[in-house]
Amino acid sequence: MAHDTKTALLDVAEQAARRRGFDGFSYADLADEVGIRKASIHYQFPTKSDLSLALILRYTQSFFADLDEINKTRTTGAGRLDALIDIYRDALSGGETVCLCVSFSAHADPLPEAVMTDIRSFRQGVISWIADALKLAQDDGSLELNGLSEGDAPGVLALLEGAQLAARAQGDLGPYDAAVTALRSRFADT
Amino acid sequence: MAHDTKTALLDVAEQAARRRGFDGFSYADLADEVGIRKASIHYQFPTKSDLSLALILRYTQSFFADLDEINKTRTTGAGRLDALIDIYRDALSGGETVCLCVSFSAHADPLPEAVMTDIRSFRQGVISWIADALKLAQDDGSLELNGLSEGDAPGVLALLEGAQLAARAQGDLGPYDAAVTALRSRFADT
DNA sequence: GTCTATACCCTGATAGAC
DNA sequence: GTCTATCAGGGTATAGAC
Repeated sequence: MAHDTKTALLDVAEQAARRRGFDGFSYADLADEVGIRKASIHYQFPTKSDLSLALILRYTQSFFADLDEINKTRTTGAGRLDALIDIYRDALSGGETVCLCVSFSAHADPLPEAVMTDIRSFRQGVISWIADALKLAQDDGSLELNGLSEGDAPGVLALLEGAQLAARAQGDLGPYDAAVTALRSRFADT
Repeated sequence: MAHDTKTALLDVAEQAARRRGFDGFSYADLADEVGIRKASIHYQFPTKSDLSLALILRYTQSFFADLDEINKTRTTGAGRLDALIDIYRDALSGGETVCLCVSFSAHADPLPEAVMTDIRSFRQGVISWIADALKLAQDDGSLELNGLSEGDAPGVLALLEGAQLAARAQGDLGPYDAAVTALRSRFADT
């Protein structure tokens, strides 16, 4: 079953990349975990460069599907931001991984240029989504006075990704919660 | 001249680690750049693990020396924070590197536990320094009303490190400046 | 301190049988 | 699609001459 193998490979590769970085795992590692021979991986992903592209593509689609889901279930700006904070928190796996965007951004050099192009548009999409949520929050009054405005969207994303780094260094969720607590305290209604 | 060789090795190793990650460069790379044979590097740093420890040690000393220098030359809380934002900005090398703490935090897994212990105390020290600056800013009125308080120190560090990730992904300083502009605009006096 | 030479393992990748 | 077998290259590290 080719499709299942491919999915399984993407699953373990994504976990490995988020834990140890993209050049922190090998085809041999994937082979061990998935239970096939490493030569067989080249059938699904001829080069590791192909694998990196498949990873960021799937990650982008999945992530923005999650954002769409938030927009359907949360109606206030603060509520949407609160859900986003939870997504970045869940991506930590208790402090053992960061999200794929953080992993790829930190060590961009070994990655194909096409991957970095995808990363940049991923980032722009997230910032736009945050900006929309901030604007909504301004209108619906779900942010405390002296609240944030649309222009703060890049800062919000930086806060979430930086909070991931702190938690990853510590190995637990404490530093993440400490870094985002000030932001969360501004939510009048979630 | 052993000392000069050692310093040169630390210099190029630090740059490489900040650009490509700690397992993104080899002794062969260092040998090429410094102009000695790779076997000679093992005289200075028997294992790569030793090298990682030397890197974080030197980085910590140098960084906190810089913070001390800021405390001598900048008298307001906002002025000190502004100088810190500049330090993290300079560490980007125009978007081609991140600071060593970000690099090591993002992919903590392959690093010796001793290095991660150092990283954690490094982080705690920076957060304490930021908390002091925030407290001073409260007292000297150099932060706009509805300003930040001591408890926001972890969030400030997360913002600066996350802003580095954004700039690194983009390859230029634009995203860094965009992420910190809201913080900087709160400074009444720098 | 730095060199040459080398050991040994792991890496991504390919060829060809089944 | 997955296998066995194999390759060339690069990784950390060591031994011993100078």
